[in-house]
Amino acid sequence: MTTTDPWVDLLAGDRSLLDRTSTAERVADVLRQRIIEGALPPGTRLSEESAGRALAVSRNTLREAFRLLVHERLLVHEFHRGVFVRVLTADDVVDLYRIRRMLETSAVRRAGTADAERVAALDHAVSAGELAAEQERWRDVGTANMRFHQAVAGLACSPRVDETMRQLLAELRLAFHVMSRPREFHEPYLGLNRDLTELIVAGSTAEAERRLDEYFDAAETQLVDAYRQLPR
Amino acid sequence: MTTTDPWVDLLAGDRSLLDRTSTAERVADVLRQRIIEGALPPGTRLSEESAGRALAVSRNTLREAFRLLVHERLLVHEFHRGVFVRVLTADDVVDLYRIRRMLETSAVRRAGTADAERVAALDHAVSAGELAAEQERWRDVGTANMRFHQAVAGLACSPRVDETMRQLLAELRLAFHVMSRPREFHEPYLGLNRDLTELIVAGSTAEAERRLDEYFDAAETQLVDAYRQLPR
DNA sequence: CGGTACAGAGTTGTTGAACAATCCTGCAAG
DNA sequence: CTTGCAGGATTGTTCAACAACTCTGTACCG
Repeated sequence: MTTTDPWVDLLAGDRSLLDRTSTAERVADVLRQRIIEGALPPGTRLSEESAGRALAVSRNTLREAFRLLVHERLLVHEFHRGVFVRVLTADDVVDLYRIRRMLETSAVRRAGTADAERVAALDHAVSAGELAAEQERWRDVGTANMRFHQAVAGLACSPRVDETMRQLLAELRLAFHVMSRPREFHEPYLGLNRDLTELIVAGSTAEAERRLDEYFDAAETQLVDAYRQLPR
Repeated sequence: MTTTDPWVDLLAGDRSLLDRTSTAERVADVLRQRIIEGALPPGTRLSEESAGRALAVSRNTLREAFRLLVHERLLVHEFHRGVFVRVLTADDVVDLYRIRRMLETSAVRRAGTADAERVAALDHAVSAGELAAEQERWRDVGTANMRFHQAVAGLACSPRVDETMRQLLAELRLAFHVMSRPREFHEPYLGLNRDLTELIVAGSTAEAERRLDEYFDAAETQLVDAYRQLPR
C-alpha cells in the first residue's frame, strides 16, 4: 500500500472546486444570496411556477432547493399554500441575539487557541467596515459588521460553529431588511469592534468578553425596540 | 375588527397537531429515527431505488427527504454516487464536543432565568438514567444521558439552541454506533449528572459550570481515544 | 504480473407531464 | 355581515423518460 503523499491532502482540499454540485444546491445558493441582500424581502411568496420558470429549473429541483432554505429558516413552508421569505417576529430577534451571545462570548473566551489567521480576519472585517463608513456606504458597513461577528465566532476554530453562525447571521439579515435605516444599526459599533479586536490581539479575552456582552445588551435592545415599533 | 379572543392562542398552539406535514418530512423523520437508534449504521448506502420501494414513496419525494438529512449532517451526499449514513471522523467528534461545550456551559451560566419546568426536565432525565442503570439497560442509559444534556441546553430558553442541540446530539450518536460497549461511555457520568442537577437547582451556577467543563474534558478524551483506536 | 482501455450494466440527476388534494376568489343567497 | 358554493389556480406526489455518471469485469498490452 502507498503511504499518503504530501500532495494528496492538497488536492483533497480542491475537491470543492470540481463543481460537483447539484442544480438544487446552486438554486438554493442563488435564492439565499437574494434573500440575504434583500432583493427578496420578508413575506415574499415564491411560487413554484414563477420561480421555476425564472431560473429555468423543474418544479422538482426547485422544491429540493426550497427544502434546504426552509431548513435554514430563511423560508417558511405553509402546506398547500407555498413558501415565503420568512418574516421574523420580535421573539425571533431576541432568540437570535441569545444564541449569538452564547456562541460568540464562548468563542472569545477560547480565543487563546486560535491561530493568527483567524485573529487577522477580525482586523480585516473591522477595516472594511471603517472604510465603508468613511465612504458612507452604510449597507456595506452592515455587511462588514456581520463579517466581523462571523470572525469572532471563528475564534472557536469549529466548523460547526462557523456553519451555525453563518445561518444565524443570514437569518438576522431578515430583520434588517424590514427596516429602512441601514446606518444607525451598525455605525455606532465600529469603534467597539476595533476595541474588541485589539483586546483579543492583546490576549485580554476576559475584558473582551465583558465588552462583547455589553454590546449584545445594547444592540439587542436597539434592534428589538425598533422592531417592535414596526408593523403588526 | 374583533379583538383577539382568549382561545385563539390556544388553538393556534394546536396547529401542529393538524398533521399538515409533507411526505418528505415524514420520510425524513423515519430515516432520522433509524439512524439515531443505529438501525442504519454509519457507512450504509441508501439507494433511491431500494429506499423508495421500501417506504413506498417516489424517488422525488425521497430525494427531498435526503436533502433534509444531508443538511442535518446525518447523511452525506456524493454526487452521482448516492447518499450514505455519515461516518464521523475523530475530528468530527472533537468538534461536536467543542460546540456542545460552548452551548451547554453558556446555558448553565444563564440557568437563573430558566423556569421551573426546564429545571425539572433535568431531574427527569437523571432519574430515567438512574433507573435504566439499575436495570442494566445500558442503551437507555445513553438515551437518558442525551436527554439530560438536551435539558441542560434547554436552560438557555432558546428554541434555536434547542434545535441546534437536537441536531448535535443526533450527530454524536453516529459516534456511539460504531463502538460496541454502550455501558462505559454513559454509566460513569450518572453521578455527575445528579450533582449538576442539584447544583443548578440550588443556584450554584458557577460551580455547575466548572463541573460541566470538567465533564467535557473527561468525556471527550474518553470518546476520542476509543474512537481513534477503531478502524481507519 | 501489473496496469490501461473500454464496453455494459446499474445508479443518480433532472425534466416534464399527469392527477389528486387543497387553497383562494368571487358571487349569490340568507 | 356571514355562509355556501362553484371555478380556477397552486401545491403534493407520482411516474416515465433520458442524459450523465460511476462501477465492474474483461480484454489487451507492456
